[in-house]
Amino acid sequence: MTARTPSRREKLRQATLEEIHAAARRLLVEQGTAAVTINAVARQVGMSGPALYHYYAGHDELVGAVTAGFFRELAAAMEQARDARADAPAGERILAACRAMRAWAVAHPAEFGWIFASPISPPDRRPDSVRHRAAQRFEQILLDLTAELWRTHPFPVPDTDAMPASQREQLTAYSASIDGLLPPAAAHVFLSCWIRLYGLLCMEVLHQLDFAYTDLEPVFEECLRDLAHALALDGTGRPAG
Amino acid sequence: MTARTPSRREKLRQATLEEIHAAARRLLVEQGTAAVTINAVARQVGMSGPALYHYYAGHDELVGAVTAGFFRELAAAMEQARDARADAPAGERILAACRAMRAWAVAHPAEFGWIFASPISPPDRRPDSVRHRAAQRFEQILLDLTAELWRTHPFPVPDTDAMPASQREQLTAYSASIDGLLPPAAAHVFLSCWIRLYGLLCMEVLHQLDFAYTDLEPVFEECLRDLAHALALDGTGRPAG
DNA sequence: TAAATTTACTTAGAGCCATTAAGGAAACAT
DNA sequence: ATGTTTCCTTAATGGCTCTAAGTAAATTTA
Repeated sequence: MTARTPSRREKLRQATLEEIHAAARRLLVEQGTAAVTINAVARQVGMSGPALYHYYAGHDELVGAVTAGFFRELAAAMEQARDARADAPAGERILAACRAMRAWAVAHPAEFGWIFASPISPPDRRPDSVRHRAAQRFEQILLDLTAELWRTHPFPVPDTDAMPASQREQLTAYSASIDGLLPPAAAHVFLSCWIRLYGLLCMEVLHQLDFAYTDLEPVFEECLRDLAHALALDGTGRPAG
Repeated sequence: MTARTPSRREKLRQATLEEIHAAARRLLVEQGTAAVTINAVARQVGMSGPALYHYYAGHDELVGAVTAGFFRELAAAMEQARDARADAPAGERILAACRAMRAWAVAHPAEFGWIFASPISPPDRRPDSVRHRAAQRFEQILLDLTAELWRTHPFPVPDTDAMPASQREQLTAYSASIDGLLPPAAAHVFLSCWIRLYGLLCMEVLHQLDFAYTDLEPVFEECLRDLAHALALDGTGRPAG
């Protein structure tokens, strides 16, 4: 870390950055995605227009930074729920983190929707972008917990030999990309859980289920029960089909 | 139907509307969501700017109409797959329709993504909007097939008495809203399947799974196997937990 | 401490967009 | 043949992104 003296200038700059983020968020929450424009944000913080380019190279970068902030806040909420029961078994902390995830999403629907709905622009796909790194920390939380569970109370896994070769290869590559934290077969279970959990929240927040459900809390709890079963959190350790 | 004489004028208008849709779609596919502007579309069809307001009241309405077209095309693809095996059992037609759904999504990622990503603007939530009606026809396909399956080969359903009251009430309301096509307990099974299917496609198209999977076809087939099990398409008719 | 540089802004402006207004010319109905 | 409807035009307003050019203050350097 090179942060020796947070000089007066840097502190001011940091404060302005926070003000910018707060203004962008306020606009998002109060007036929707389209209202988060460079001009509108600048107006909110009391500077006019192009001044904002001294903080972000353009609209995309501003959006990416704000999104990264949301990811960090969401991750922090999940970490806090996880650490509140630091000595509980991994399975319990997984469920706590999942519930914290939905709680944050429900409490901050505009922000959570923004995370999805904002089409990930090409520059944000670079693995070193601010957005990408914040998203990864978020994704890592459940991955780490699942890996801990795998080490302490291994859950049943499917037979990768029965899978199509393409899938087996993808799982192997993914397992390698997470430094073998989970072997391919266990990674498959983790990804299945992730897809169901994240997919459900995605649909809830994007209002794709309004036609049937107004309150998805019981559906989410059902989903968690399925996950608990897949991860053998109920103690039964039968092998999976 | 009041369409007596499709007068010369009306035919021209219809042709222009199709040209507009094609231009909007081309812009979407080739340059992304943001490129579908009134001005750009008008330029593509050779008229300039405000002329397009004779066809659509504004940008939102144009977007809604184009989206409705996508829904119709998707629904048609699913209906075609369903009717290609008109005499097969309902379960088989369900799987065929689901595969057609993903096939269309994979073949037309920009269009399928547009269906989700475009935040449903308030006017489009009115149950009589063009978009809403097209979306409903799409959603109805699997609902109808599931209802047919329910009548001919009823699948196991959960006990609604074991659910939270809120969920039971929502399911009852939904069951009523579909004219009792499925009773609440069966509606629960249908919705669970819908959530898993649609959620998976949603995540795939929004690139939320790129970090692990590049080809989701095997994952989708896994999902279908789960659905087949939930709908007892494999013949086993055990009651559900 | 004085000069040079960096930083944080400003206004001006080009080029895009959505949308409204006003008007003209062709097609259609009577 | 006349009046109306339809389809399109240009003009104009005001918002947006972003670049350019310039100013004043803070900071660094000599």
